[in-house]
Parts: sequence; structure tokens; C-alpha cells
Amino acid sequence: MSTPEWSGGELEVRELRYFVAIAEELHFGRAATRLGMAQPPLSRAIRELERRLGAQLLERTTRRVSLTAAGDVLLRDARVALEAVTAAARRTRHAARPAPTLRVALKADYDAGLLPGILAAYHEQAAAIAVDLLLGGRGEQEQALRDGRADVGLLPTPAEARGLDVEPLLTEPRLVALAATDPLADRPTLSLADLHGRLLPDDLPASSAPRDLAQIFMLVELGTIIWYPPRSLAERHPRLGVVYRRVTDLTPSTLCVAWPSDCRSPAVAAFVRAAATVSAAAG
Amino acid sequence: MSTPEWSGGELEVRELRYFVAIAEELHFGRAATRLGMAQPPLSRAIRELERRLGAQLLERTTRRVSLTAAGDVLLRDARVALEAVTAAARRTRHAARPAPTLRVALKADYDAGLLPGILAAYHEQAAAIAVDLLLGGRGEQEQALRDGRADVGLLPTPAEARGLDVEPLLTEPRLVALAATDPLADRPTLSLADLHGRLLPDDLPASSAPRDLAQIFMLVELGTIIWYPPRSLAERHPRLGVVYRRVTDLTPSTLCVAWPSDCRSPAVAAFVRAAATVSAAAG
DNA sequence: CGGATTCATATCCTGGCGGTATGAGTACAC
DNA sequence: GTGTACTCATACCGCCAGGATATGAATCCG
Repeated sequence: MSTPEWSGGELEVRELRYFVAIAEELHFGRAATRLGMAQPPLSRAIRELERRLGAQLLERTTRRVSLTAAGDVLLRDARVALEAVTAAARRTRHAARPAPTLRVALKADYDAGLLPGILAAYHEQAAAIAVDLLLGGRGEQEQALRDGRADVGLLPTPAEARGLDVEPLLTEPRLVALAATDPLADRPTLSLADLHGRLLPDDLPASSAPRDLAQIFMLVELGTIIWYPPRSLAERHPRLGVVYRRVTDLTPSTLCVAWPSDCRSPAVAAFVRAAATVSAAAG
Repeated sequence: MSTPEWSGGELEVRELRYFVAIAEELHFGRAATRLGMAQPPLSRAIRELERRLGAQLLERTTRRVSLTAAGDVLLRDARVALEAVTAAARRTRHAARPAPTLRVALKADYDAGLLPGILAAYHEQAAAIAVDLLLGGRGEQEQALRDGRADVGLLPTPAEARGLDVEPLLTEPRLVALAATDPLADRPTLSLADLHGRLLPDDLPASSAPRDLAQIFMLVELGTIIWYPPRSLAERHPRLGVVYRRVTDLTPSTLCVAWPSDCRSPAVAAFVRAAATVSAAAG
């Protein structure tokens, strides 16, 4: 049962990149420019791809290009496959370095104070190697783990865990951060209904979205936004002009350790063990 | 941050296939034969791959080939990436068929009797399309889901859920199937300790491993092996010469519905909903 | 020490892939 | 309705990537 439904040649990474570019641009000319090539060979490559798959991927008139159902399927799967290929290259290049490191992806200040303990426990283990910290914003940890830039991650409840193994470490409530001058700041406890309609950091347009804690604090102090940090983060960042209040019905935040599910590296295993140990001791 | 750590060209599917073949054979000549090509171009391709990755993948003397640490990393990741590429092709080809079907992978008799109900509930939904059943042995369901031959699976507690989303449907105890003539058959209840040392179907060498229920039953009746079927399966297969007994400390079996985690097909969603509904009604 | 085995090197050649020039179909202005 | 601009398809050319064959070099074994 090596290859039962064989209906033509082999998919190639180059073709997948071409197709993704066109599917995203829906325009052969622009896609060709983005790929750094001319339009005709691109047209021909897609036609060849369609022939080999026995599937029409794009509806095209001379004025409009659109995806077929099959094209939509390929777009999703091609992105996943390309990600896997680049991850393979990145991980291999890293593994070949004279002294490979354990690359830990995390979001600054979202370690619930566990990081120093975890690192200490990790370094005591035999399988431990040097650690590189990879700081990133919301969601970048998952991306880094999937595309091979990181080996293990420390992150609050991953939304998109596809391809990752996850181990929860610590669950803690989130608070709401308000301007001290906010009318609601007088009340010791709030509910989500009280906060309905308030802007969160993610609600701002990308151009003015805050990129770090200092920017978030400024916007909170001004009353532009409110913010739901985990309790441990709030406790470590007392700040004039900003108050924290409990919110009765706000879902808590769970700090997790995550790693690519096909990973067999002893260093990653050691890190996960260390994290589990420290969280058990803390919990 | 398009491609920060750029250290040479692009990995290609062809090269990954070459590398996997060599890594598995650890012999250039045999790998070349398997790939249907001559040995020299294969050697050159691997050398080029190593140059582009900046990583030595294989230690070779004229008499022995072995994987380096980096090669081991690439072998794992290349397999995953190749699987993703062939899955993309298979799914696209299937989606392009005039009337695509929902391909349900399952293990015969391991549906806990839920399948008819699930199919009925599924077909009542608007998003339902025709169903193809894909029967396979242990572990083949996961494989089929990952490589694009199946869209959704019904399977007992998947061991290797990498890249799959899983929803548990029904947990039920497993029993032990014994020859009626077995001394232990006199006792109403057993423990794992009583059965220590007995052969299970998986313990047999691949050549004589049973491939279906009839073969398993024969071996059980002969006393060659014992077997741990889920209760619902045992109930539907009473059989002369074989008795079922409860085992106090045997882990139960959970029937699950599983699907590729990046899937957005409405037909799959409908099937999962139907399965959840039926299992809730049954539970 | 000689033969067998196996990976590397040298050289040739074909076909795939990209480029340029041009055709053809469609939307839109007026 | 007709011209114009836009965009995808076709035709054709040229280069080099990648495969084949022949041979060399290194190691193991008797």
C-alpha cells in the first residue's frame, strides 16, 4: 500500500509557495512580483500543478481570480506543509550548531514568577544545555514552536495548540486593571457586565496597539482601555494611577509549558520535568 | 521578519525524500535503488543539502553510514513534513472530486455500537454529504487522518494524537477474553496480576499476528493469547469456547472522534456534532 | 597483499524552469 | 458601440539543475 491512488507526479515545495502566493493575492501579476519572478512561468506552474492534482484550483477570467473549493483545501494544507518544511530546516540548522541551545519562547512577565525556579531546577538536570530566551508577543510563542525557532514555550493557555503538546502548570485568576480615576475603581469587586463595552488592548487598531507593558499601563491610566492581567503579573507591577480589581466571572488564566508534539529532545524533556516540579511545589 | 536567519536556499520535497531514504537504509546504493535512481546523483544531492543547511547530516566512511545528531533531527522533521505534503495532495484531489465524500476511518467492531446512531444523526444535518467508511487495523486510523486519506475517525483512545483534535465520546471498561478451559475462567473477577505473563495479540511476531476478530478468537480459544476487548464489543460477540471476565485494575477504553486539527470542513463538523449528540444520549 | 565493497569525483546530456514577446478576453469609460 | 487598459494565456528561447555513466579512492576481509 505504498501509493495506491497515484494520479500523477509529486508535489514540490516551490509549487506550493507559488500557489499560496496566488491564493493570497488572487492576482497572478502581484503574486509573481512577490515571488520575484515573471507572470508567465507562474501561470504555467499553476496549470501544471492543477494537471498533476487533477483538480481545478482557481477560477480565472482575464479580470478576476478566485479559489475553488479544492483550492481552498490546498491553501490550508499547503500552509501547514510549508510550515513543516521550514521548521525542519530551522531545527536541523540549530541542531548542527557547535553548542545547540534550548530555545525557550515566552511572553515577558507572563511566567507567573515561575521562570527563575524552573531554570534553576532545569539546570540541575543531566540533560540540561544552555538556554536562550525568546521573548515575543501574544501568539508568537505558538508560531515559534511550530516553525522551529523555539524548542519549548512558556505561555498562557494557548489558543491554537495544533501540533503542540501542552502541560498546564498553574491556574490563577485574572484581575482587571483600571485607571485610578475610573468610577468603577471605588468598588472592590466587579463583574464582566460592569465592564461591558470597554476597549481591551486587542481591540485597538494594529497601528496603535500597545506593544509592551509600559504602553498598556499608559493607556489604562488614561482610561482608554482596560486590561485583564493574571494576578501574579498585577502583583509584581503595582503602579501609580492604575488600580486592580477582582472580576467575579472572568475566566482564569492557565500558564502552560508547550513543545512540538513530535519532539524527542532530552533537553526539552528536562525542561518540562523542571517546570512540572516547580509548579507542583508552588501549587 | 520574513526570513531572518537565512543561510542558503530552500529545502525541496525531492531532497527530503532522498534524505529519508538514506537515513532509513544507511546505505547510498540501496537507497538509490529504492528511489529508482543511480547512486552518484544521490550522493551529490545529499552533499548539496548539507551545504545549504550548513549541517553535516551523515557520518560516512566508505564502509559505514550513520546519522549525526542533526541528521536525526532532520529525519524526524522530514517525515512529518513529507506527510503534510502528501496529505495536502490527497485532500485536494479528494475535494476536487465531483461529489466529495466524508471519509470516516474506524476499526471494525470498535464503535461501541454507536455508529448507526451517529450516521443517522449526521445525515439529518444540512452540511452532511455521502459517507465512505474506511476500515483499518490498530493505529491505521490516526495514520489515515494525518496523511489525508480520511477526514474524520472513530477510534479507541488514540495513542499518538499529534496533529489531531480529539473529542471523547464514551468510556467503558475492558474485559479479558479467556479460553473457556482456562483455569482462571472459573473465577468471576480477575486482576492484572493474575494475568501476568500471558501473551496479548500485539505480543505475537508480526508474521503470526491476528488480523481480524475471527483469528483473535481462534487464538484465545486455543489458549495461545488472552485479549482485552471493550465491554460493548464482548457483549456483541458471545462465542463458544471463549469466556469474558472482569479485570478489576484494567484501564478502561475511551471511544473518541478525531479529525485533523487544521480542518474546517462543515461535513466534519457535522459528523463531530452528531457523534457528540449520540454519545450524550447514550451516556 | 589482492579482491570486494562502497562512497566520491569527473564528465556529459537532457528536460524542467524561468525569461521575453505577444495574443486574447473582459471590464469600463465616454 | 468602440477604444483602451488590464490581466491571464500562449509561444518560444536559453540556461542550468539534476540524472546517467565511467572511474577513482578508501576500507574491510581473507
